Amino acid sequence: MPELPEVETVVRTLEKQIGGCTITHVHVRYDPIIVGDAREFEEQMCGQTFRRFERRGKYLIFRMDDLTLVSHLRMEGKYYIQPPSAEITKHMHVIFDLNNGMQLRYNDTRKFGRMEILAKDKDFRHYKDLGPEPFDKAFNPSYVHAFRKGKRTPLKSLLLDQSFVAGIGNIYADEILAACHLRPGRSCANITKKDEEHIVNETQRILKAAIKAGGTTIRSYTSSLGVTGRFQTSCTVHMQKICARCGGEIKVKYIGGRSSYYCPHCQH
DNA sequence: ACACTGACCTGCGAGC
DNA sequence: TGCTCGCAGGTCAGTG
Repeated sequence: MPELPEVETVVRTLEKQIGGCTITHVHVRYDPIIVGDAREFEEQMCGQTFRRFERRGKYLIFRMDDLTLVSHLRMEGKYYIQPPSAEITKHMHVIFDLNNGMQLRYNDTRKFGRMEILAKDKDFRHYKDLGPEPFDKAFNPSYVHAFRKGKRTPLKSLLLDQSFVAGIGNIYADEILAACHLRPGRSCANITKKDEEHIVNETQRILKAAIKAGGTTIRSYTSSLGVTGRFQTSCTVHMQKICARCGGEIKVKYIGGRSSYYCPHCQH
């Protein structure tokens, strides 16, 4: 499932592949993907050119001539660039015809993803109560301290809270906490100043490494597959059985409505 | 204000 | 073999 590093990779790949392309026709095949009226969406997107590509948290942002298109891939959303002759499968919900003869196709098995048209100059700094970007200087140890003040929520839930920091999902939350030697179920009320520093540093280090790896993986894809949000990461705890550090058994616990993987020996 | 739960979806694997 | 059931996950509305 795409988290910040995957979304970043998708944005950069699409920028290279369809930057400057103009949409000549749009067909929405499953209306609920579109926030607002799907027919109006088709009409408004027609004739628009992909000008700039941005990301905010897990949201993809396409700056067009007269509007901004925001897209969230949720769990399984993927963009493909294919010729019109390629088979349209049952999970391809939005088809954009491009002026270079190709089609941009939005594929989403679970139909969870969403697309929305917003104003051309929409400011995303305060979009949907999203917290700071992990690489922004606003995400620092004293911010972590101020945010967690008065809260007793588990650290896992804190990292998944998009208003705390934008872009972290279930996989990276587990990986960040493993790197910090902190258990996912531990209350955010009783961590130290050192822990706050670790959370910031490890979040940035792990996401940076993942973006680098994501880029590498995407480049190895054949062009016919287009762009996907999928990428193989070398997880130390998530979905693992044995801890890479101590060789002990990895435990799975349901925390904050998510399955959370951790090493009871290395994380306290 | 905070914390937790269920709904949205479909595919897949486990268990019977 | 074929069925049912639970799980996976990001976000948001709803509830306590």
